Amino acid sequence: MSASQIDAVALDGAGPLYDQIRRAIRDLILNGAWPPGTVVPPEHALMERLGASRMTVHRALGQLAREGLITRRRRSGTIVASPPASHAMLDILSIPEEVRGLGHEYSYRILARRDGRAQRPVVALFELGRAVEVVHLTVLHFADGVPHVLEERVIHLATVLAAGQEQFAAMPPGDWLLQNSLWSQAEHAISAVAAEIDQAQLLAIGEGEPCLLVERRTWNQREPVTAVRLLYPGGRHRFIGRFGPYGKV
Amino acid sequence: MSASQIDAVALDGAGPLYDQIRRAIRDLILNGAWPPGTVVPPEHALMERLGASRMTVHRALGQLAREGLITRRRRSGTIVASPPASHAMLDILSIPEEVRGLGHEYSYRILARRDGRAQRPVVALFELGRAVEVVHLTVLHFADGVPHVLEERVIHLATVLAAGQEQFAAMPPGDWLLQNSLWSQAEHAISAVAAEIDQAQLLAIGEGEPCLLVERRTWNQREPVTAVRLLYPGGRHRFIGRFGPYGKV
DNA sequence: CAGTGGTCTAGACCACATC
DNA sequence: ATGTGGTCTAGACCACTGG
Repeated sequence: MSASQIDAVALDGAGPLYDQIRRAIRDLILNGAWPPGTVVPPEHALMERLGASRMTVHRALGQLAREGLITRRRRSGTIVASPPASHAMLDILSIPEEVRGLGHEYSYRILARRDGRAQRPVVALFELGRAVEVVHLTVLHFADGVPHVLEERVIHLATVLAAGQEQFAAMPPGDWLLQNSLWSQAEHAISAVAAEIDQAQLLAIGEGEPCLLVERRTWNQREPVTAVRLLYPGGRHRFIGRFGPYGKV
Repeated sequence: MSASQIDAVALDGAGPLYDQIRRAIRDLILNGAWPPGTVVPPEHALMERLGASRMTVHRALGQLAREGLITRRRRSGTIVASPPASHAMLDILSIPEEVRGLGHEYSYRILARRDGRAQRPVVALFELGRAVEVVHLTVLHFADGVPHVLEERVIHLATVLAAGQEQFAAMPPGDWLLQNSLWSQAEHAISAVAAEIDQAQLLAIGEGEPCLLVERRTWNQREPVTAVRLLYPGGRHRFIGRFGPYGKV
């Protein structure tokens, strides 16, 4: 906790005080100004800085903790949390974890890589804007040596500059992005499609067999980060989620 | 608000006071003791009844409001909310609404109904227990007269007694259940399958065409309520959800 | 106008984990 | 032992809205 860190907390005067505090700190985290592990000022320091009572500061921090942006422990204080690796319903964010969680050995192979301006089909597919600089990857993931899922990914270079130099030799691009980029929003779509001939060959299934197609696009503060299409051979895969009528359970 | 209603709020002495209050009221709602529309006692009444400060009562009620179980308005007070008709990701709870939302005219037809003890395949399929009394329905839903989704549903009679007398003439069973049963938990699974010959005929697609299979099972307080398999012709359907790394946005 | 919830304060006590 | 967060109280003022 440096002086500059607590000075960075600035209110905007809009809405309830506790919510101004919450948003101020949330923005510092999402902007990357307070990366994971950063020590958040203790409640009494924020009280002084902001002229708020402790209950009000506590309410703001408690909400951020419930949202998972920070973790709080007595005595040791509050730190910015690492974004959770997986989430709820469909967040197969890490394919290696998914495969190992199923009890299989994981491996992957980069089938193709093309850097440069996005081609027309990619632009349409991912709605990332016309002719922006991207890294375009095709990756095949294996479970016990058997094709598990076919990944086609576009990484927006302006947002994730380091991707241009990365070879993705140590880990597949999805995992690398988790460690080397920030995201604040994602959109998923799931559909069922028939495997096209080239996809079927790669996945070692028959042409036309049903596959689950998971498309995910992520942004950080309006800036596109990456878009990915994951093609899972049908039948072998299910996505499961549990809910209550009023929300997650 | 009758006296019996406020007397029904009982704490269990476990954990923080605000959480005891929250759980006490939540349970009354989920049990059906306080059905949707019930007037929840105002904060000052709960203060007196429970011997808690207003801030503590307010914290409990505020949390229930954020969870969507109650709605609160100044002056007019707090009432038990109606369970939301749709939810987050995959909750196509109402197929009529889904179809109309897409701009099509909705219709449906009950293809088959079989009441009585669950047959073996149904028992295995829905894991509802062996040889329990159920209503077993097959329903085809149409959008503009075109087959939209094929529904196979089992309703657990012990939990939803009225289903035995219901003809589902006014609305399909999913919508009827929303109005005539309570549920506290649901589980979804999504997968891609090839249409079998009889399914393909009903849906007016080719045999083997990819379909999105959505399976949902719901319970109320551990008791099974219903289980359903929805088969959507592939390609034509996508399920979309938006998230942030720390939760829904 | 009066009753309701929404917010905020000042202060207190406690639980917990590290020092 | 001390600093941190977790809870709770008593009281206050305000905003909204139905009678």
